[in-house]
Amino acid sequence: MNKQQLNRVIDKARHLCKSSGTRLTEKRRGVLEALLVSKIPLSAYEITDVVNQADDKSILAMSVYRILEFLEAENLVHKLSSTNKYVACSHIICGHNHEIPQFLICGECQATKEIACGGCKDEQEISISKSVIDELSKLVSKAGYTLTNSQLELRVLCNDCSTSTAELF
Amino acid sequence: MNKQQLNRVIDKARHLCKSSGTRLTEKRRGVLEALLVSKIPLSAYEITDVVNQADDKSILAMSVYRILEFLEAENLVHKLSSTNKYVACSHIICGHNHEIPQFLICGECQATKEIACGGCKDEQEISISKSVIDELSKLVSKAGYTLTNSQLELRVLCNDCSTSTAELF
DNA sequence: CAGCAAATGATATGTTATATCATAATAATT
DNA sequence: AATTATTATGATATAACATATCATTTGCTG
Repeated sequence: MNKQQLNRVIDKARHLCKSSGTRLTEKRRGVLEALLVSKIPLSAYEITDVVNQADDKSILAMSVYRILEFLEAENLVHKLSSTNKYVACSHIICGHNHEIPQFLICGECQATKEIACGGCKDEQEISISKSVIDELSKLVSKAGYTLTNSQLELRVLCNDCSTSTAELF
Repeated sequence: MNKQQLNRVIDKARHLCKSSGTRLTEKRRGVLEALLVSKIPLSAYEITDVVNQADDKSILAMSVYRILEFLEAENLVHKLSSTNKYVACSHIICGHNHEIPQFLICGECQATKEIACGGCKDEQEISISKSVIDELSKLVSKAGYTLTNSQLELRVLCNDCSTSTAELF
């Protein structure tokens, strides 16, 4: 993500906060930016380090946790519960809703692709996402349960890692 | 699970260990038993407490971690990465394979139902499990990735909790 | 029973996360 | 603009989850 794209996303995030009666403070912007820039999910303490190096200012891990909580509530950040790491939402600009975010996490390089439901212009993403949820919902119902809020975190091999693995043969 | 069933499962576990050239020691049995008896997933430290109370002997949390690692390797226990808790495998007796275990975790009471792939006599379980994996695999492929080892942990409302919630209306 | 391998004890430390009270920054009200 | 209230962050402590390492004990094997 280049500087210009970054600024567009940050601006959008700022507006979303305003709309919900909150503020994207400098510290919050710093945490969000660290995640937007990172190619892989980061732990709260990793974010702390990144922000402290980047800004030449200091932030406490405690504050990072609070800020992550805030950003999650604003749907600007998601937590990956399988790894205890955090990612910036990939759909801040396109205005996805965030009912059931889904993640494809590369087991090799940790690169993580988010697929969210609804609202996005990327038709393929929508169709994948919707059918996954529909299918799972159906199957869970058949087992006699009600699917509530299932964020999916699927362990995959990404294209890059799949290619480099193949090269070994 | 009653005492008799418990003993059958423990015996089976002991044999499985023997088959793989390992031993189900007393400490290991204690940890497995704690999980088999518990209605909900337990953390390593919770297991430590349970074992220490039940056996009137002492076990260290460190040992519990080591034992959990062992029991996982033997497919007698699974870790829920979304909650950092552990459950006994539900399919020790029936000899399921354990390629992609899947869990339905009640968000209310934490009761957790395991659905594993293949080998089980419960036809409904098989069909749910297989179709879930097939569907997910297909969809992930369509997105250009390769599904590797995706243990699914789905947040659901179980029958009991669903009923008691309904009673509020 | 001697020697080896496997299991567990004991201790230290690393990592992830929450609780709480103090202070600073911002917004709202007069 | 000054006062007050609200929100955000600082600072510190502590809890919860997890791994590393070396010592000791237990059980197997010749």
